[in-house]
Amino acid sequence: MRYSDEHKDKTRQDLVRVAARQMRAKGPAGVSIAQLMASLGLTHGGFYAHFPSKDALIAAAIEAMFADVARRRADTLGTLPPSQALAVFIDQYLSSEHRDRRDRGCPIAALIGMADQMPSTARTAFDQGYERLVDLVAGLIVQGTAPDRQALATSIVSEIVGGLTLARAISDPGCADQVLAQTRNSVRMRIGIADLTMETA
Amino acid sequence: MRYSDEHKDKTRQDLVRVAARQMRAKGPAGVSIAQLMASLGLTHGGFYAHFPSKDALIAAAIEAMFADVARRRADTLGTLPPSQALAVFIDQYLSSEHRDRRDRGCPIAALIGMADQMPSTARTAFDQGYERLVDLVAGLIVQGTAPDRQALATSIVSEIVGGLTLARAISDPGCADQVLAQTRNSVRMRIGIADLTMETA
DNA sequence: TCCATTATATGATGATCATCATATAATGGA
DNA sequence: TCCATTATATGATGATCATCATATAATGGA
Repeated sequence: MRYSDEHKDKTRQDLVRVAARQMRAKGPAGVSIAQLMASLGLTHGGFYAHFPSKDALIAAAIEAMFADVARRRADTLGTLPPSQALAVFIDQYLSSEHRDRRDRGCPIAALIGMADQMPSTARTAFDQGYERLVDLVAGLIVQGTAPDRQALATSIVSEIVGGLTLARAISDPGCADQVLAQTRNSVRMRIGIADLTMETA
Repeated sequence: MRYSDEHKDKTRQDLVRVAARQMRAKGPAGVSIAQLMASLGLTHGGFYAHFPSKDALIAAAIEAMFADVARRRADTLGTLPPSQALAVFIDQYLSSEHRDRRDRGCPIAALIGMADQMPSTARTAFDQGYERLVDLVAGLIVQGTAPDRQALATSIVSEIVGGLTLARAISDPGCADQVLAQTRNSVRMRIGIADLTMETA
């Protein structure tokens, strides 16, 4: 059956939006076309009126994930002064909410380990998203020279991505919370916003 | 056809060994029974004489991965004094060789992001492997109190796992090398073995 | 009012997968 | 020497998957 003119556009957008969530939760390979269509109340065959292939959907969904988090970060951090924005960002990134909502969170953390199996358009989006994340952090660091800030930002991104993904992988929630808390603490100290100092190096 | 008595044991060991490699490279879901058997020159049906299910193989393979890296680490680091062992370990973990040989490297880095889809026996092995990695690093840190060392080790494990997996995910090899180098540098400084100081916090 | 267009549905195809029943043939104890 | 045991092979089953050809029926311009 045919629907109104705007309907197809909306369907396509829904497809990308829902795929972006499911792919963060289960990886691109874990999302099947038939299940995705069914989760929108549609049947499998109609998919190919919207995308030439699953790879095209994967690419669109991954671009959408990065656009989505960029928008949400701008909303949350846009008006804050740098050092406060950085503190808020770190705390949100390493929160148990972020750990528990992989489907809505950072695409880099969600897709890490599956990047090599992604179509090349999607990999480009991933690369750019990584650069932007490092630049975001570097731009919020107030001390040091520009190369210092870039180096520290690279290292901090490694640490927060590692900490978050480890906290998701560990099966004991208490242990996972500890990893988040200790990583948060460590990063806070490293960017100079800690209230107590535990580091010994 | 039937083979000699020791043959079955050897086949089972080969199965676990090859599966451990393939699962690190492509994830447990990326390894098919038929392809695995074929890579040993066998056919698919014989698999169930060795394991009751694919999940049982996954569990055995993941335990084998951790045993394997523990053995190799003991070989490499066993005789070195702590601070030197730590330096060697960090450099190896964040080397381009480790990045390029996901199939032989750290199971935590290889499986992160897929842990939630693993059978529970395998998750237990993963949890233990993580604890042992943190303990290894903590045990090689020479300065500070015990809780300090544990906290620093947790943070450093987050950073090296994040740095390695990011370096694998990034498609540009030059950029990936930079991530490794900067993460290496940062960790070296944090454990007090840097030759030059760049950190600003 | 009518019909060409088209958004979605139906159903099929060929591939791949885990799993299982059964066949085969070599071993090694009697 | 012979036969029960058994390591592996063959082939089938039912599920799932991406993809495509074709059908259906509602829209919206003429």
